[in-house]
Amino acid sequence: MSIENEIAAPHLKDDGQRHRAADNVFQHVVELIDSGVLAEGAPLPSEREISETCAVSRTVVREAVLALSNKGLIDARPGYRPIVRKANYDTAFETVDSVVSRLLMQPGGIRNLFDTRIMIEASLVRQAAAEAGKNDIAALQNALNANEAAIDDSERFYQTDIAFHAALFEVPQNPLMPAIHKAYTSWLAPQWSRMPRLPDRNRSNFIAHKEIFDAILMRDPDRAEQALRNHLAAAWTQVEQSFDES
Amino acid sequence: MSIENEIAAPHLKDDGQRHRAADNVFQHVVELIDSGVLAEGAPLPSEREISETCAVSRTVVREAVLALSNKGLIDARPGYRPIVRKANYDTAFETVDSVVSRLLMQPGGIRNLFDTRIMIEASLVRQAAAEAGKNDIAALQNALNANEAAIDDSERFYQTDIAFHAALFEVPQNPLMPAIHKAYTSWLAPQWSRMPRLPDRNRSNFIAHKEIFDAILMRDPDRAEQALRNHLAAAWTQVEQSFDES
DNA sequence: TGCTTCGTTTGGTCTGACCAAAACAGATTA
DNA sequence: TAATCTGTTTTGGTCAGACCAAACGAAGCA
Repeated sequence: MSIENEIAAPHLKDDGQRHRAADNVFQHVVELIDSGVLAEGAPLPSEREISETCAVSRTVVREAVLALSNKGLIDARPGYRPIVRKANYDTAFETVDSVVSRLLMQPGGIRNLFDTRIMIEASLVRQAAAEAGKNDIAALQNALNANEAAIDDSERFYQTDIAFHAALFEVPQNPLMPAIHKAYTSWLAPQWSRMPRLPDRNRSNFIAHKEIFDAILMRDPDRAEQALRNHLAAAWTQVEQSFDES
Repeated sequence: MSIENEIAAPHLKDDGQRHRAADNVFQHVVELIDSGVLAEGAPLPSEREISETCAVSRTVVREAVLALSNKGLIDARPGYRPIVRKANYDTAFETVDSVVSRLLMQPGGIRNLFDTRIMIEASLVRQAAAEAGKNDIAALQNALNANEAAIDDSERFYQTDIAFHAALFEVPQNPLMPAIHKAYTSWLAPQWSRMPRLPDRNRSNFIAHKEIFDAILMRDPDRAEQALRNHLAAAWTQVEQSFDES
């Protein structure tokens, strides 16, 4: 109870940067995670314990834990012990969720997001048309079949629709892409859900999917891109209509 | 001092969801911002004041403020009054910064991110080639000129290089795109900065820029995309080399 | 073995206090 | 009058100790 007190010594204003004590605790926990002392899924030490080992008050520990939670490094459901969370690409998008939803509120926000999606997915289908392997084709075929089988069940159609696009995002075998797709669907879902589900719309959407797939099969990037753009443009029109109605 | 106490009443376990008191304060401040009571750039009420109006302790207010800060809704430099921050697309990317940097550490992380950039920018130059307006062309031409003029000044070349790509991201007139570009450059900058700056590399990079620009000028999407891909692939090779050396 | 029970741990909140830095207002000076 | 210095007040950052309710865990019971 003599050595470790240096840490708590509050008299020195650290060189250039402002360091709140919470930042140190934050860093400390991060290092625990990086060094493997705290494995993925493991619960953090209790707040009281951390406050002891870091020689700070529990207030500070709470701040650090909250920051950890907000940054998606740990999973802190209220009432439960915080759990160390593996840093994957999905969590990155989840942490921006609240900001994004605010951005989508402002005029044109949804359109802007949707446009980037068109952009990415256009590039995606081009690439798929150029270099999709057998497995990719098979996955797309399966997704397409499931989509066709669900034409009369709007709820299932919605799911298989998403799954078809998801299959596209799998083609580059880049773990970022599925995360991006997930983010798009979750952010744009509120707009989709207000659309009426009509079987003939399902049919036309399925046809659009099929055109994309066929173009990929024929290794025709231009046609694939065009089909994709038509498809998404049509989807946007439907969303806009449901906006006008409300 | 009688009515508002209902809020503080801690006896009822709210229906389904867990609500920490901090969430209420969080929400309260968010509404203050949305309703315009707190304009952009305005300082928040003091913690003590908020704790009074919300009938909670300062502890809770601090937690809420910290959460606001972590989500990028306010700008809370330590020691200063928190400032309401306009929700723009840049802040969205900034809030993921710490998570992303951790993701980039893991094997292949940088490559995966870089690949998505190639994807987006490929789509970008295609679009530019297809529908860039006079202003876009002029902006690109200016950026290209500045780039050429800086060939012998590696530091300035680096800046104009970024500026050229930035001009590309401006073409769609989608406010998300410049933010995306900014995020890419800031995340990939650490890799770039370790590269040796050689004038002949500058020259070849400039030539690559010129090829992209010329293809756009000739409204040739395929050539533009190919030039862009070659350019970025070469850039990646350079990065890889500097990796091997270290 | 499976389930209930009851003390313990732990997160969430509150109170009240202290310090140093920032903001402010007033006096002083150029 | 404008700029500067100075002292007071406000405010954020931190601490200590306390209470509650829910989660946890182990002992006890069926």
